Amino acid sequence: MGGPRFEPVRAVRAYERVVEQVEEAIESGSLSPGERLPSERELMVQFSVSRSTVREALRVLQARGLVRSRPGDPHGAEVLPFTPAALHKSMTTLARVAELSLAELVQFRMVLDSSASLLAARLRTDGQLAEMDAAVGRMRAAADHDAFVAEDVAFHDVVARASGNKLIQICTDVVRSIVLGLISEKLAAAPDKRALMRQTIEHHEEVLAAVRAGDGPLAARLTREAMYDYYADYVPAGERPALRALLE
Amino acid sequence: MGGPRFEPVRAVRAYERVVEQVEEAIESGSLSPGERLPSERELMVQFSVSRSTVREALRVLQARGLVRSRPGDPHGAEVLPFTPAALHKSMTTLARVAELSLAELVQFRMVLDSSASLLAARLRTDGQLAEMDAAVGRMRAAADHDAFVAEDVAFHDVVARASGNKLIQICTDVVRSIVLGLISEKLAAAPDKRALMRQTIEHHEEVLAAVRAGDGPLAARLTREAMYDYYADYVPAGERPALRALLE
DNA sequence: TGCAGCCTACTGGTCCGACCAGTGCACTAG
DNA sequence: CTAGTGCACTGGTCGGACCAGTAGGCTGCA
Repeated sequence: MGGPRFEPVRAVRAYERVVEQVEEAIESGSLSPGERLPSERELMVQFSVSRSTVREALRVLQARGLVRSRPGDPHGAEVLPFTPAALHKSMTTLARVAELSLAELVQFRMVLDSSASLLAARLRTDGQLAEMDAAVGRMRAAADHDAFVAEDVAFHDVVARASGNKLIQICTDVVRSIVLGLISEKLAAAPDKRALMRQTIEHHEEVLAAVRAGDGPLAARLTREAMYDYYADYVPAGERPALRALLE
Repeated sequence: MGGPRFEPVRAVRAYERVVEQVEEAIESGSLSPGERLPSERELMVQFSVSRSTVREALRVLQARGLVRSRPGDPHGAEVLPFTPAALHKSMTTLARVAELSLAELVQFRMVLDSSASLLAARLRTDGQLAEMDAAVGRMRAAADHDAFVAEDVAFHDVVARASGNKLIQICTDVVRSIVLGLISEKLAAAPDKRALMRQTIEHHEEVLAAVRAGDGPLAARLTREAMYDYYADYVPAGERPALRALLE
């Protein structure tokens, strides 16, 4: 405990310093979404580096979802409004490289979505309640299965929004799309879609009623159960107990 | 429904195709962690592109946490074992750009960590239980506050691991470090650290007892309460009700 | 005067060739 | 057999060049 703790002097590469500066400008708000970066040739003057270096920095910024460049655009790279695209990308990579199982993903959804329902039951506005109602209505009227799924997603999205927690909203969105991507082909081949759709609507109506009544714990429990019923068939039998552990 | 749906022909850039191929090789497992990519000069031959293009592709892959290159390394870029570093980076960016509040982050932790406790109570092994016990023991023996926090983290990490869900484990880890980063300076200036530490140890012992007894719901509730007690002071008073909404 | 169409200046994407500091390995000298 | 040295090669950076594409100003026609 004690002496001067020296930081290791990491050899910081030129393009990294460019990335840091631009990133800082964006995150601090001095560069807002929609605004433009100077052109690459202008940037290489401002940073006193070569164009290769500028371009490598821009590639990194682009990979992080902060910036987009179009060929021929005379205004330079565009600062993007925040999107969870980068988060989505790294979580998708995660799912493949870390070998996340469908069970783990579904379990994660059960946790997040049920918490969203819990919070939504307490914090939702009347407008959001109407939106949920409308989504369920559109689910009932959906012409085909794709439209049905789209409205299903819309419902969950309103609930997540009503939770008042942007992180929950973003993560449910990201994980949901990964899960749907994993089982979309199996889902398309499901034997009796009408029955599944009818049951799903019923579940959503129950959740909606609980949210309307302000009963958070009930809404959370119903959400977990609905999700289990919907996805359990696609999860290997050996991993289902882990899911049921969330059902009490 | 309807006629042939043509995909828009996006002008795919050369470096993107390089990224895709390498990414595919890594995610499919034909390129394992620890293995090396060919040198940049070799890659430009294999892909029939210039070195600039190869380098831009490598920058993207590096930003995604899939590879790392060191100057002078005669073996080429190294394929990295999975780390949540990329996820961490994009979530940190998220926290700044999407203006996530401390309240939202803490709320997210309350949700995830309490679910981890819930699952751990049912799924933990005896070895993991012993690890938790050891961590609490080391918390009690911690010489200074830094060591204390480190053991606190270790405890939560074992619990997350015991949940059996890698995604929960990774996300708790990422969000925890973001939260700690946000309040570390305030925490260091806390008036009475000994009292806080004593209370924290007490909370952890209660959670541990519930996990040991296999009482998931209790462990989950205690985890939420402990986290609220620990962080509420740093959250603006106006946002605390949203946190208390999780306490029933 | 108003608008359609062309022109130009500039953009990003890609390529090439060059230099440098650093690394690991093989070879050499002791 | 080991310690030390050189070399071949690496990634990082630079500069210059060409191309296809875009936007906006300009021209010329109606």
